[in-house]
Amino acid sequence: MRPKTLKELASHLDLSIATVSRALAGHERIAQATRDRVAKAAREFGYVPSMAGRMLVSGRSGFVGMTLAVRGPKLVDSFLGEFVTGLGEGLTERGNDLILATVAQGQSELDVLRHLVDSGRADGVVITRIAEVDQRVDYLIDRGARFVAHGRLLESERAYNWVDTDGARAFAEAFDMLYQLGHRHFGLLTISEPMTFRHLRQDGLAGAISRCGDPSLKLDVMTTPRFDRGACIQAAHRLLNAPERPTAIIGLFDELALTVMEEASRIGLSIPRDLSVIGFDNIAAAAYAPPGLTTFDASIRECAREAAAMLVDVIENPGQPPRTKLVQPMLTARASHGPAPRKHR
Amino acid sequence: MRPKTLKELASHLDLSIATVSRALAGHERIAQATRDRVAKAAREFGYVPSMAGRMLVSGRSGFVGMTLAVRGPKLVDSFLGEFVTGLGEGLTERGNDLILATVAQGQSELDVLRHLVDSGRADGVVITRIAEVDQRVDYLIDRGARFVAHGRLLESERAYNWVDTDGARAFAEAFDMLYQLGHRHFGLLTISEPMTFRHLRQDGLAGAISRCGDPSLKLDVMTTPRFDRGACIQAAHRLLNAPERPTAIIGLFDELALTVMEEASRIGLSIPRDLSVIGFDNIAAAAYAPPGLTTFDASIRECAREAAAMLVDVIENPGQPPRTKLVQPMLTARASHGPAPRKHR
DNA sequence: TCAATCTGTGCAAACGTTTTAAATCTAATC
DNA sequence: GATTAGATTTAAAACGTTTGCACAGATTGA
Repeated sequence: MRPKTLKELASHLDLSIATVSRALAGHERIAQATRDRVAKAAREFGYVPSMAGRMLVSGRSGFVGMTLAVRGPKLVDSFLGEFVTGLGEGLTERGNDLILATVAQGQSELDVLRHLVDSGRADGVVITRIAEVDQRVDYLIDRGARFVAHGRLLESERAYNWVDTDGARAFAEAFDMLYQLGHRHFGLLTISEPMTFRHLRQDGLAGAISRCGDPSLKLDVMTTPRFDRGACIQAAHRLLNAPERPTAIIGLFDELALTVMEEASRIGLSIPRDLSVIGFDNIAAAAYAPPGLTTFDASIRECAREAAAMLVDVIENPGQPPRTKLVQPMLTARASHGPAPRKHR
Repeated sequence: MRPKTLKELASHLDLSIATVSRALAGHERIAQATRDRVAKAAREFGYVPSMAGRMLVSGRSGFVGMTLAVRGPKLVDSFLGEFVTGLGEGLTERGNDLILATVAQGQSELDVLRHLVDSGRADGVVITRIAEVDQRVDYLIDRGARFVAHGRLLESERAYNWVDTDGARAFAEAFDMLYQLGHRHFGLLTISEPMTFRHLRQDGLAGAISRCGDPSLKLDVMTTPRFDRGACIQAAHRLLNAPERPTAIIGLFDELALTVMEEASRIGLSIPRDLSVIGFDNIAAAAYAPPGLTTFDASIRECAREAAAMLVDVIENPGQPPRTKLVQPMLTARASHGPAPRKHR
């Protein structure tokens, strides 16, 4: 019979539970010989400490939680996969694991978060897709829960831990690159949902334009509901059919940029000869859609890894001032951008 | 002060712990009035039972586990996201949650599975990407662990629970469709790794061909290492540059089919005029790559939902005969297939 | 009036671990 | 040979929950 509990292991070794526990923990005060003997037996019998017992006394579960809101019939990118992979990488290095708690239809995400934390299943949580004003943040702060946000609030007097991608910088970089290529008339296809990253990226672009100071610069901004494919196409269409068409269009993220590319080729424009297009995220389809979308890699996995590291730090060292981290996206140049068309130079 | 534990809640209500516990569980023997009073207080104070305490006494954690092996620098599709979403959907309906345990570099997946189960963190596990011969299955059976496999072994005298996509049927269907369109010379781009789905799909195709009985039928099979992009391209190239070229090529999965499409257009073939291509999986890029890849939707999310339901069933009703479930993939017709070129008819 | 039944509640054990405080053993010192 | 200091080990409590069993009070039947 294989000892499955500490008690069984102890009686098999003719030691007390306490000694075995301490020996396994590598406690100094236990004789080296005993430690070795215990370690050997534990290995031999494949003893694995019960999570429940340990959890009960330590008050920690070793888990980090994240909610999973089921959306849409089918995921269009690998964001979720990349994110959990990154979290997993960051967590496992520090001996933690990840809980994915699905928010059922008609259930509130806040409730799920609360249960996760209050039941002790998770020592902390990661929240993603932060909106401009996000009740989850206030809620978690009020609750005194340990958490890290992937993304930022638009503005908040309260401090919290966050990791984010530097979209403002990326969009400024996109502008600089396109400006160098002779572009002067820009288009931005953005969304109407109140997500913070929308502001940050647009501000990054606008800031770069105004810093540049060239009076001939022009920026057309078109807005569309995020999940309405028809509206997206229409918005792209309008951007492309303006009396004076931009020579370079930036999509708030790749899906929008890809829509622009599709619409552009539908009306007979050649990319990048007639139009430059740049996206953000570097989803898989960006490489497949001709002629290959130039975009910024959002480094989702790295963000998640950072978030995991930060959260474990928050859990283990509470009471520190909030931590923040800006991850730099990387330009992934493909073939959808090029010099501005001649007549526009 | 908010009662956080049963004891506190009980003393606040002037009841015993036992009564409160039973009242919350909706036990018959507790007076209705008491039950209501307790429920109200619990709701009011936001009491959430501690997972650890419950787990310790019930022996169940309410978690289902899955390992996450970090592979490649970047995910190319949404498989992982779809799969965990499906699992989440299936689990949350039955009051369970998901643990994602990352397999760290140099760590064995078996070890992670063992810890997951033996520590009591997970009541059961789901394993994916089953190889022809997969040590995880034997291991879990020997261990007496409750598990469900997404995918099958090539052959096994031992029974276990599995959910799988019916790739054989899909490939047979692809053949039938292409045969109707006049195609007689087929190509299959497949992988060299010993994964069971490779056999099942290829057998499905070969079976349909032999059932058809047309002696003019021909099938070229080309094999390539799965993760070697260069080799994939080369294999596609060879398939396309054979002395007599197939008029229809089926990719074992979309990435391979997309590679075929890229290579085909590189050497000046027009799809579907000169060549029909069909894939499997329906990854996002399949819709973006011109002219749009005809493929089978692998219904990953549905598989995962089934797997979750099955696993919970296995956990709650042990000792039943093993369950199996074949999910039907759905043809997603786009523009990459069409009538066979004239000269071949 | 007393026993028997029923209804509602409480006591206490059990789950497996960690940890505080105390006990035992060993060796060394006087 | 007694005392002490140091080195190991152990007993017992605590964590929060569920649940078998027992108990008190009320109701019923004889």
